[in-house]
Amino acid sequence: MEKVLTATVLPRSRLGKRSPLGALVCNSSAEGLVDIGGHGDTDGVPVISGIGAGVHGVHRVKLHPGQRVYVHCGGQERAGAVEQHNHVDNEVSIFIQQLNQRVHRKLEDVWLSPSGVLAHPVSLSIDVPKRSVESADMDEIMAAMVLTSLSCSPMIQSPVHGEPAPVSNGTDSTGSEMSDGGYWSCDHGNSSPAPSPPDAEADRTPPVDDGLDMEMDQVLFDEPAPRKRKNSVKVAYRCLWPNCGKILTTIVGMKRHIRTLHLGRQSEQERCQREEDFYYTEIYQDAEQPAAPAGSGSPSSPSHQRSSPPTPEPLQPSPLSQSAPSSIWQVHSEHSYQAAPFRRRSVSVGEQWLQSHSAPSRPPHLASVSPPRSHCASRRVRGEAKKCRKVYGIEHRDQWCTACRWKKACQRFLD
DNA sequence: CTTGCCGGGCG
DNA sequence: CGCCCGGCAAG
Repeated sequence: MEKVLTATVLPRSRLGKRSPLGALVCNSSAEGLVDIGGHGDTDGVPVISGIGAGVHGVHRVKLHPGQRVYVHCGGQERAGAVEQHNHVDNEVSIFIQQLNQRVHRKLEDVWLSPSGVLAHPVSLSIDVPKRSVESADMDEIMAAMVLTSLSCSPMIQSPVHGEPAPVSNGTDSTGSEMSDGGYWSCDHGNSSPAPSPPDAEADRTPPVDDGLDMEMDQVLFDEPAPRKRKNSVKVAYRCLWPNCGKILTTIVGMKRHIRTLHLGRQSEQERCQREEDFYYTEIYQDAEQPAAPAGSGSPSSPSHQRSSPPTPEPLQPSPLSQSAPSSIWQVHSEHSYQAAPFRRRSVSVGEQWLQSHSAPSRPPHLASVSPPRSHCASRRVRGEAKKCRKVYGIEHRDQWCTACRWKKACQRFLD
């Protein structure tokens, strides 16, 4: 197997371990799913959040498009959904589902809760269970919050923060809370919302949907498939060192791999501890995927990775060696070692060593006829004495005794 | 987490 | 057989 080395081209800046994607998603969705804080209002009119808004008659409030309200229509009280609230003349356009028609009412004639004395039609009782509107609204808010947090990456759990910027591109303030339209789904799809939100929604809803769909699929179709990743997915770690791409199953192994193979020769003061962290990434393998089926000679399927490096520019295309096992791996979090493995390292030093060690690439070799021998109890007791590794440090590996270098029982510092 | 080293692969 | 390293287990 040929090892192509591109050791001279080395990336510079180190980025964080995780992709900023989540943060972006969160940012874009944090605004407007539900208007708890009353932000987004353009002229100081308080926004109804549903909390404590159960009184009849609505004054000096702002109604969300999609918000459920009650009006008298045809001699009866009807539940409807706000389509527009023009609070300049305080008129509210309301779509009444029952009548399939739209009505306009003065704000004063709009109720946030049913008056209660009238017998509700069946459909209404379905829509509005026997709870106070407050609690219903609270539930909705909670639901919205859940949605919000769902659409956010796990990274940030920040509360919906106020957004000083004027909302809604240009149109009147009515459009400002449009993003609610998606959420107040209890009311049919009402008239198309203002221009901006659909875009925003298109941006932020897919992740949510995907998540839900996935869960649904799992619930509905998967065999007793455990939902926990732990059960269905194997975790492994992939070395991000240029031309390495080694995949190991344990952090320990990976760290050591990086330390001994890649960081080992760096001058000691310059190498900061824990730097290994930046050179591997966590990946998952579907348990369903048969790992390297025996007999299939081809190490074909290139590791299947989902996320791309956070850095936009095309980082050196150096094909990470395909020493990866022939199973499907998915990168979970991304480090960008590309950033800077060699911040202060003089590039020329130790490169041959790097070369000679990169891309070990072992064939799968599955023969493994031998059963996993029960670990013979004769494992040597851990010695108390300091061993070469401790004494000389990784930096001076060349001073270790051979056994230590070979990871065998130390011969120099016997117990 | 770090460390020591067994088991096993490779040339 | 020399060399190397993944993974395990102890600490």
